Amino acid sequence: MLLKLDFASEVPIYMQIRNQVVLAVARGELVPGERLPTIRALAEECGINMMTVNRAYQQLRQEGYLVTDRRSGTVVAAPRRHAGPSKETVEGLRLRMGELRLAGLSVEETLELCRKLYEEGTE
Amino acid sequence: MLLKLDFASEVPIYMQIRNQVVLAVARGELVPGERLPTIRALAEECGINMMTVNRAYQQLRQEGYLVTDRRSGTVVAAPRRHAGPSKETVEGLRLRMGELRLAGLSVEETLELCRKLYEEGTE
Amino acid sequence: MLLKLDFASEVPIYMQIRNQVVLAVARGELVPGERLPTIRALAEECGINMMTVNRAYQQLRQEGYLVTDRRSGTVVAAPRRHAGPSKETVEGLRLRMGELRLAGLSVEETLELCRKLYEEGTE
Amino acid sequence: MLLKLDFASEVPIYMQIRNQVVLAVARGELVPGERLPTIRALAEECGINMMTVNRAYQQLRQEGYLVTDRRSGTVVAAPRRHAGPSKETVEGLRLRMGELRLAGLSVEETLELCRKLYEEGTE
DNA sequence: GTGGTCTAGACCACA
DNA sequence: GTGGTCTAGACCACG
Repeated sequence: MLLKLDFASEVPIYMQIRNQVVLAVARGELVPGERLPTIRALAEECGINMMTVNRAYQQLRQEGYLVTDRRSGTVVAAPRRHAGPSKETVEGLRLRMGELRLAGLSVEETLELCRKLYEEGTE
Repeated sequence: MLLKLDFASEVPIYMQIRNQVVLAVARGELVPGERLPTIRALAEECGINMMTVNRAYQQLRQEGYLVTDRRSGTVVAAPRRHAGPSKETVEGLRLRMGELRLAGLSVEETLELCRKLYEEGTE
Repeated sequence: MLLKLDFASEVPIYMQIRNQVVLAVARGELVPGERLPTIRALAEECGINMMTVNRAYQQLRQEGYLVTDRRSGTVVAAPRRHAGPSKETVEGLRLRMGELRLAGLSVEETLELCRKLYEEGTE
Repeated sequence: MLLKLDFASEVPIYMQIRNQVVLAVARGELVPGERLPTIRALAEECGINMMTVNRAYQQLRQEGYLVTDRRSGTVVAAPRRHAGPSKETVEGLRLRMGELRLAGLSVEETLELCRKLYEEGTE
C-alpha cells in the first residue's frame, strides 16, 4: 500500500485514500480477498489521524470495494460485474468529457486518452 | 440559464454552478461572447446569495471559461485550443476509468459511453 | 496615441490609460508640449466612455504629467527633474523587488531587468 | 505578524495583507514551512472580517506564496526557484521604472534604489 | 480547532 | 447598472 497523499490538495485526505484504493484495485495491485493494512498501521505510516483512515475504509465498504471479514479484517471485495456504473461516476465522466472538449481535444484524442487510462488496469 | 441546484448535495453550490456552466459551454448552449446573467440576477433566480454566484464566476474565470469585460459584465470566453487538459481533468478521468472497469464495463462499453457523453456537445 | 486596452483586466480602464500615457512620456513617444487627443476623440477611438478618458486625464494632471493649456487643450507637462519619486512609486517598487526575489531572481538579474526596463525610455 | 492596515487607502484590505505577507516572506521574517495565524486569529487581531483574511490567503495560495496543509493550517510555501517573475510583476516594474525616470532619477540612482530595496530581504 | 461554505445585507469603484 | 469589497454572523466538513 503505497499511498501518495497531498496534504495541500483541495481533495480531502480520506477521499484521496479512497481514490487510490479504487485505482489500486482497478490496476490489479490489490486483488480480491487481499487484506488491507489495519487502520492504525495505515494511519501511522501516513502520519495521519486514524479517524481519517477509518472514514476512507467506511466509504469504500459502502461503495462495495471493500468488505469486512470476521477473521482477517478489511479485505478487497470480489468483483461485482454487471453492477453498472454509479450515477456519480457517469455524471463525473460527463463533466470530464465537457472539459476535454473545451480544452481542445478532438473526439479521437479524447477516446485515445480514455483507452490509455482504462488500460492502465489491464496488464 | 437553467440551473438545477441540489441544496442537499455535498457538492458545494458554487461548484454545481461551475460544473453546469462548463457543461452548457461544452454543449454549445452558451457560446463564446455570450453574456451570462449578472451575479445578482442569477442569485435571485436561484434563491441563493450573490456571493455564492460570485464565487462560481470567479472560479470559472480563473479556469478560463469566462471573462469579465469591464464594460459589459461577464461573458463566455473564446475557446482556447492547444490549452490541453488540466491535471485535475486527467486525474479525475483516470479515476472514472478505474470505477467503470470495476463496475464491469469492458473497454468497448466504456469508450462507447465516453463517446456518447463527448458528443452531447456536438450536434 | 496607440492605446492597448484590456477590458478583461483587473486594472481599471482609466488606470490603464494613465499608465500607458506615463510610459509613452517616459519613452519619449510623447514630448513636453505635445497635444493629447481630445477626450471625445480618444473615447471614440477606443470604444469607451468619455467619463473614463476624463478620469484618466484628471489623474495625470493631478500627478503632474499633463497640464491644461488654454489654447491647445491638454498637453504633456514639462519634465519635473529633482521632483523625487512619489511614495506610491517607491512602495510599489519595494513590492516588485520582493516579488522578483521570491521568483528566484538574483540581485544581478534583477538589476539587469530594471536597467533594461529603465532604458526602454532612453534612446 | 505585524500588519499595518490603512482603512482609508484605496488599496483593498485583502490586497494590503497580500502585499505585506509577500514582503515579510521576501525579508525572511516569514520562513518556508512557518505557520501563519489562522484566519480567525488574524481577523480578530486586525479588527477585520474573517472573509477578508480568507480572501488574502486565497490569493497568496493561488500565487504560490502559501499552501494550506489540511492538517496544520496555512503555512509559507517552499520557495519556487526557476519560476520566473509573473507578467504582472514585470509590467508593474516597467511602470515604476518609467515613473522614476520621469521623477528625474538617473539610471544609476534608480538602480541604487532598486538594489537597496532588493537587499532589504538579504541580511 | 482548522478552514470551507453560505447568508443577508451594505457601500463603493467603475463605466 | 455592473462587479468589487466588506461585515457579522452561522453551520458544516475535516482531521
